[in-house]
Order: sequence, then structure tokens, then C-alpha cells
Amino acid sequence: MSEGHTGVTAATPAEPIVSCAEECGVRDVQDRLGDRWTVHVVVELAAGPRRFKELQRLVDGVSQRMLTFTLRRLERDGLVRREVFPTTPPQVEYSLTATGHSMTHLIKQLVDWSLDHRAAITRSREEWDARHPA
Amino acid sequence: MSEGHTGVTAATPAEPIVSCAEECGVRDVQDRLGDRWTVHVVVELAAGPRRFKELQRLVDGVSQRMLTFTLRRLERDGLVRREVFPTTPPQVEYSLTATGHSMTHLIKQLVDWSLDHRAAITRSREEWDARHPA
DNA sequence: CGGCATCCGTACAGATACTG
DNA sequence: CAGTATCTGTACGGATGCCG
Repeated sequence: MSEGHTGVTAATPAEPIVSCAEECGVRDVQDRLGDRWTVHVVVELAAGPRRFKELQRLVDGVSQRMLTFTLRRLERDGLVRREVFPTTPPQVEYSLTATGHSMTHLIKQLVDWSLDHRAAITRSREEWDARHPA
Repeated sequence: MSEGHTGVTAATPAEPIVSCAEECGVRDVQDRLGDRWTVHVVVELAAGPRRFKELQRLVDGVSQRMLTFTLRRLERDGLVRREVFPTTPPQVEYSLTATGHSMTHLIKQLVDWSLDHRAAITRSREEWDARHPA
């Protein structure tokens, strides 16, 4: 409840950040970012090409099904490239496309913001929970 | 992060964008951004304080339940401030806190990226769909 | 190894009705 | 106007089994 730490802007900035037309495109991206695994997969692929099993190990907790789904969707959107090497055993390598790499910056922003405000958010959450019994 | 393990060394930047420790905080934010309505609500509130009904009209397609849910969550996270004016009829005003406003930049990045790549993504999707018959 | 198909539980999200 | 409560469908996500 103590709003002490932040001199919250009582005055309204009233600065619109997106127009109506711009909003239309947001959902496409948001749907991907909102997906539970997309961000993590992109993060791993940002470090370099990875094979399927490799990704599954790197992205902790992801099931085979979800990893396949995520990769398929990213491939469909042109963010990830899938290369098959006809070897034995079969080897499939996933890597980011140029578009995929550009998304990396976006995720960086996400992470930075998260780190900057995570503590505040956590505290706010605890305070709210304390104020709202049951 | 073993490099060259696969022997396939493409011309990738191989620049890790987040460390393991950093990833932990990502989910908190991602969960909010991934929510279907949060971004839209924040966008509307970025332009100035809004009342409940006002928001419901502005955010097209949102139900009362979801709007309430979204606002509660944002309030809990300290991103939105809720002010009640004991008038008749009751008036409740929602506005962004300082933290909420800072999130605005993040969303701006999101929108910008979306606008930059929306066409490419849409085209890639169509091509993929054409290649993959039902 | 890399994937798809199936079953199934859960959590999300919409519509509706009711309260202060 | 500003919510809360309930019911219900759906889509997400995990586990398992089978195939190339």
C-alpha cells in the first residue's frame, strides 16, 4: 500500500503509444511471444544451430510434442530454418533465419525489462496478496 | 554451450542473449505479455486514465470477466493503480503506475517489430501452408 | 534420432445471471 | 456503473506409443 518508493505520476502523460491501425499487427507477434516455449527456443537458437534432441535438453521441461509444435510454428512464420541431413541416424538442424535473429533483440528488451522490474513486481504481488485474504 | 559439436558451423553470430540466471525472470513478464488482453489494456491506459466501461469499449472483444481479471492482475503486479470515487453511480478509474508506464516502451518495441516483419511473416505462412496440404 | 498420433487432465476464456 | 459468481466449451500442454 505504501506508495512511497515511487513518486507515481499522478499527472497523465496522455501519450498514445500505438494507433488503432498498428494494433492489428500486434496480435500476430504476441501470440508467439505468449506461447510458453517460443521465447525459450529462440533464445537457445540465438546461440547457434541446434538439433532436435539438443533443443529438448536445453529447453528445460519442454515435451517432445510441444517442441515440435513450437518449431513447426516458427518455421511456418519464417523465423526458423529446418535442415535435414540424410544421414544415419537422421539429423535435423534448426537455426534462426534473419527474421528470427531480429526477434532476438525484442526478447533482449523483454529480459532487460523483466530484470529491472522483477523485484518490484514480486514485492507488489506479496503486498497485494497480504491485503487480500482468501 | 559446446561449439562445433555437430561439425556444422554456419555463419551464425553465436551470441547468447540471455544467461541461465536471467531466464528465470523472463517467465514472469512473459506470462503477462502472453495474456491475450494485458497488452491491449496497457496500450489503452498509456493514453490516460480510463474507467471500467470505457476500457471495455476501447478494448474490442474483451468480456467483463476477462477485463476484471486482467486489471486485477495488473494491479497486483503494481502496473496499474485503481482509484475508487464514492460517487453515484460509482466511478472507478484505472491508470498506469510508473512501472506500468515503463512497460509501455517494451510494448512499443513489440509493436515496432511486429510492423516491420508482419508482411514477411504473413507471406511465409502462406507459402508454408501451400507447401503443406491439409 | 526425429517425428506424428492418440488420449486425457487442466487452465483459460466466453456467456450469462446476479449484487452493491 | 462496477463488479462477482457460476456454468461450460475449448485450446493448451503432458504422457504414451508407434513409425521412418
